[in-house]
Amino acid sequence: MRDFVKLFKALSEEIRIRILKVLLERECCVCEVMQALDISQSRASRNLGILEDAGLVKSRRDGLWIVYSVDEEMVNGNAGPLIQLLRNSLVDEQILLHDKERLSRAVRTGPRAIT
Amino acid sequence: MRDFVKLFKALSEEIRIRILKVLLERECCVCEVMQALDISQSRASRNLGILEDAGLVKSRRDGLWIVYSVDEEMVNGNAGPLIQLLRNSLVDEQILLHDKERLSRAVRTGPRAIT
DNA sequence: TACGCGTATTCAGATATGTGGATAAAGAGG
DNA sequence: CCTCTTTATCCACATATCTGAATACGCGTA
Repeated sequence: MRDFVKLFKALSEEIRIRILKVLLERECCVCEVMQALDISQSRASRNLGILEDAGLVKSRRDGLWIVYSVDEEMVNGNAGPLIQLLRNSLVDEQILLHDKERLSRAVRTGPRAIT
Repeated sequence: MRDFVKLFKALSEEIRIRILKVLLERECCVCEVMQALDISQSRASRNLGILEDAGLVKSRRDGLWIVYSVDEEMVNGNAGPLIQLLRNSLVDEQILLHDKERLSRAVRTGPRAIT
């Protein structure tokens, strides 16, 4: 029950749906999420953490970066139907297309280089 | 997008998951939800309204009562997978069993008769 | 070990959301 | 039309959540 609430709460903010949709395109480090959504480092990190805590996303270190990706192993759990739902939805949402476009130009360099 | 957020937000409170699970058992008027979950009239009505606004639930008048039920027609929409997920989950959750038990004794009489 | 880099967390303030109690609204039934 | 019942809404207050800016942290790397 607690997990359920946490799961739905994680998806109940637009910014996190945007992040998840970006991660469904490809795995990203925090600074790439910043660039794709054009948000602050603090905001990106915090909301990625919420998605991870809810079990929708996992992270691993890759050199200097921490890379986040949709936890496909969770497809068998409660998060499965939700991820499927998101994967098949909102294909023509303007903001998401914009995010995707910026994602294509995002580079794996830290926030210092960006700001 | 807005609808998505609204949908997830509707399910991001335990009280509303409990209400939805009760409605999956059978349709209820507000005062029956009050009895099943042992909550105030104000709280029951307000949260039922949130579920309805999110498109998970519909209502109709039946005599003195307003009867709420899971909107099965929504099964074809975004809410479909979510309703399915809830239907198949949390079967052994203690609170939900308790709710169900009280629901079985709930009667369609108003809040005046209860309090 | 010390430095540099990306990321996480803390902080204070703003906004949103939930609640019970009281009251308003809607409508059935006489 | 009047009354009574159920349900919706308003109110004030409490709590939760989000945010940017600053700072702490962890970890490669020299």
